[in-house]
Amino acid sequence: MMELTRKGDYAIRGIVYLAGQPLDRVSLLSDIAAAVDVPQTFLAKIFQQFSKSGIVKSYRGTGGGFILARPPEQITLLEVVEAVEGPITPNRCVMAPGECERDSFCTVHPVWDRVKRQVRTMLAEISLKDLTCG
Amino acid sequence: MMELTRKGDYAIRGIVYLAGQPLDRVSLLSDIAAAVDVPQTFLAKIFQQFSKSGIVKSYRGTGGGFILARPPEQITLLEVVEAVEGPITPNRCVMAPGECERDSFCTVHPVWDRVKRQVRTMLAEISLKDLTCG
DNA sequence: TCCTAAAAGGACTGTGATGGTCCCTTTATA
DNA sequence: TATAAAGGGACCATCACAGTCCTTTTAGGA
Repeated sequence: MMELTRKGDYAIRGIVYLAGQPLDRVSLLSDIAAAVDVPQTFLAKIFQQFSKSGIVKSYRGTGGGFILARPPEQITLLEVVEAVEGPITPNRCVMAPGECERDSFCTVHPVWDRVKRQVRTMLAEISLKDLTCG
Repeated sequence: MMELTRKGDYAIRGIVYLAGQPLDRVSLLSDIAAAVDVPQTFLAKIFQQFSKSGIVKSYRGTGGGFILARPPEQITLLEVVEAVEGPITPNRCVMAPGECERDSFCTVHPVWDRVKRQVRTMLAEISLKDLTCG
């Protein structure tokens, strides 16, 4: 259980690469894809999600490409993961109150809630700066 | 990400129900399935896995059924979840050393390792006794 | 203004995991 | 020996995942 999908894996690779570039340098998708060894068309979808989430800024046309929307120390691993994988929810119960009819008498509920918060906290403590070698 | 499958959910329901029964009482699969509202044929598979993992003991034939293999305070939620879902591995990297070719230079690696250990610890701290109302 | 470079976005597809069902076998009891 | 139960194998439908492909939009440059 709890496995990151390939998409999430690719997403992290791509964004970490971008964070490792000079911050004012606009990177081509094709360059990123080649550098981190991910199919370009697939990575395109991922970066579209980043763009919508406000993690990267994109520029179209000649000389276009991607750039981090904020400095690396202000982007957390949690943000990156949730941008492409959706919210972290160990169990459907945890999602929204009332979503689970067993809600009121489900003793396992609070356990998943703790797990969820702990994991989110751990991921939120890591920034892209921590993940680049420089 | 990190979502428990339906199988894991059912597994927990079933085993918690069993832990809530008198400990010397052999429960029929059909009773358990009805009580926790899970298709009996599916729950059968789950309890077979429990049986192999040594979480429950099974008896065949007339008067047969299932019973916890150990007292509820000695069975952890971690055991139950891993019995049916397999090991908790947030990222393929974390599995075995060398499994990931990016291993040596993957800065994200240690993060997933921490997440994995934290989650396992939290689940290992909860026993079936904690999950039954009595 | 046209051509070209790039991202945006929609539609489509193969594959594998999930969530089951069905049926036969084995084991035990009465 | 009939019956009650779990064990186990085979099968199947659906859906998410992991991509591909093609068209559209946006922007620069000649």
